[in-house]
Amino acid sequence: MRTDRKRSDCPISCSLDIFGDKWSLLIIRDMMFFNKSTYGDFLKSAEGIATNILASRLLGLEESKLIEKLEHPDSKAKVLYRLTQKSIDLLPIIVEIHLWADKYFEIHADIKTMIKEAKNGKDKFIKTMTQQLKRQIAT
Amino acid sequence: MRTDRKRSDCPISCSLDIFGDKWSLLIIRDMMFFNKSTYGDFLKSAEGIATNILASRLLGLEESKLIEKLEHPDSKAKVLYRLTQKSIDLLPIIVEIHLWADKYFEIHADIKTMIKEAKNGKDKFIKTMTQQLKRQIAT
DNA sequence: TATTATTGCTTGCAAATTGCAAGTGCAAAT
DNA sequence: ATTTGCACTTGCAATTTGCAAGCAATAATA
Repeated sequence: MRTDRKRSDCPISCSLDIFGDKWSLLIIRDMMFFNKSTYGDFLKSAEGIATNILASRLLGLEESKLIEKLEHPDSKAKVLYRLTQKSIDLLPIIVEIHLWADKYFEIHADIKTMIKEAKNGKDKFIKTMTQQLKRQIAT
Repeated sequence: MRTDRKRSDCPISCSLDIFGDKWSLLIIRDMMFFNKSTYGDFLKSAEGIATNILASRLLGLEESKLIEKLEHPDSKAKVLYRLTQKSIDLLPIIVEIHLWADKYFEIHADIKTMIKEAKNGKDKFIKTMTQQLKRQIAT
């Protein structure tokens, strides 16, 4: 992935420099909502990311401090990827994307349940989920 | 721009299929916050989009119904690009991106003012700005 | 202990996308 | 009648993506 200089000082532009692509937020989604944490986990996702692209995205996310690479407790052959406070703070954005998508796409029933919960108590939902995710990274 | 089929049914994935790139949201930003509405306007933005990329993004946004192409009241040589309800509904996402960026980047003073306003009354800010944008597209 | 999986990548290569520069066609101004 | 402005299009090189195969380091199995 290109580790280019930023294109402007605009907050949107700076943000897109970090996660403005088709894959990065899907990896964050997998970690946030589906408890995925290994290279193999991410490869298995429905969208079918290519292995080299996954590697480059994981590197980019690590450089941007959105994820951390740790040794896996189960095995030395595995690598554990973990969210950071910086990526947990993306949750409000990701929730809003869900709400927008809910308005303009057909959403599968089980995800719709979560979206409804987020819609009927957005702040509560974000707060609760944030705390849960923070617990996971409490060293 | 590739008008591919969607990669999965995931709401995040579907959304990224539409605006998951480095440029699309910048065009929406220009229209929302800086009242830009013509091809030439977008070309002038700080990030320096290439003319062919701009053309392909405008086409993509139009196909996704995030913008509409209208005749410009001032001249037949000009084209007027306008937001739609669908893109106005992206405002909450864009606001949250601003808030995230505010936490992790240095933000220029004048934009910081707007961000503060959004932070101290998020719902109000979004509601007011949404109504203002809707007025612009009231036929 | 030797062999076979599993895991997390890397490498090679073709195809697609991006970025840059130049050009084109129509409308408007001079 | 000529020049300028506007919205693109085109050509081409460079970069990025996607697919398939390969590989080194554990870990599991015989």
